[in-house]
Amino acid sequence: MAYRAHALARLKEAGFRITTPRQRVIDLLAEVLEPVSAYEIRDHLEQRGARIDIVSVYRILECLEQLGLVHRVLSSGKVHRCVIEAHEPCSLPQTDHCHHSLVCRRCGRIEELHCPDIGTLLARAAENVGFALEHHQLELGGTCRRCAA
Amino acid sequence: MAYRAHALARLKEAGFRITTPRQRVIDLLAEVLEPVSAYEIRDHLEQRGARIDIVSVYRILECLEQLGLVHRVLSSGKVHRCVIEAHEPCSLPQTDHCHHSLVCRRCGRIEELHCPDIGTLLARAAENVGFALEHHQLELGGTCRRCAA
DNA sequence: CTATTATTGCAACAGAATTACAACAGCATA
DNA sequence: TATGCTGTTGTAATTCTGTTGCAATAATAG
Repeated sequence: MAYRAHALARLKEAGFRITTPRQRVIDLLAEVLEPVSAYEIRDHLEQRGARIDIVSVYRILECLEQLGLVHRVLSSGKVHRCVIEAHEPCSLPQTDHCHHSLVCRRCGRIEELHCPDIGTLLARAAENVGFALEHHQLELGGTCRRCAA
Repeated sequence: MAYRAHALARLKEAGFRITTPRQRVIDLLAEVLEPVSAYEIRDHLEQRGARIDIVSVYRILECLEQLGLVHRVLSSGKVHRCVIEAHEPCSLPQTDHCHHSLVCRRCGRIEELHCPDIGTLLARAAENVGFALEHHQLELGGTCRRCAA
């Protein structure tokens, strides 16, 4: 769990204060690892007895995002929910930050597509235009095997 | 504009009724071609003197989505807006349905990445798991050339 | 330990999307 | 062409997400 230390250091060097709510959000993100919405973060924390206002969650996430400690993940299907993913230090494998969702437009089911080649292809394409790629999200729409039958 | 006829036929064969609001939405989508939100659809139609309730727009879009006549596009950056894209008959070029956005996490700017290889790579990967790919959306996060300097 | 000020929490608000229900209109039938 | 069934629409109200203004609080420097 180097994430906590990394995040706190980033905060400090950027002139932000190390507050209790911020530490709680950081710890939760580092523990959960999967994308969570602002409201899910608040609920998780309150279940543990740590009250936090939803407004603070939004502001903390915004701050963490600016510092590159967190990034927004597009929620598949239901579009109007904002989800977040912890952004580990660059030493960690890149694949952790990538999501490839297969969304069937008929039954609505979502599966994950495993395709490591995509990462390298995208990294190269992005590099060509001077873009330093850190993560990517991919949503594939179509018809799944079951519904096609 | 084969889309209108195609859409109406799909509706009919699925047992849906051909109503005035549905035709208006279909015509608008076929004309605009780019992703539009439910509220934008309503506003566009009302500007032309055709009053339609926002609730109906949502229901019509849901219906069209089920039939594969429309699909949702993830809005980059601001996540809580729902956008739609017309789904042309399969004869049209696949590239129309694909979006590759480069989102800089520092300055927030969004550019389009042109990379035709991705489509074929994805189609093959999806095919391997029995998924018939119809469209895809890709969001690339990282640091753009300007902010990296 | 104290003072400064960033940060939090509260309250109110704005916008997106959904639900319940009565009125309406498409379509099959006569 | 008229008529009745029922799928659809529109209205109103509600839920959920996200934002803004402001007073109270707490983190950090000195």
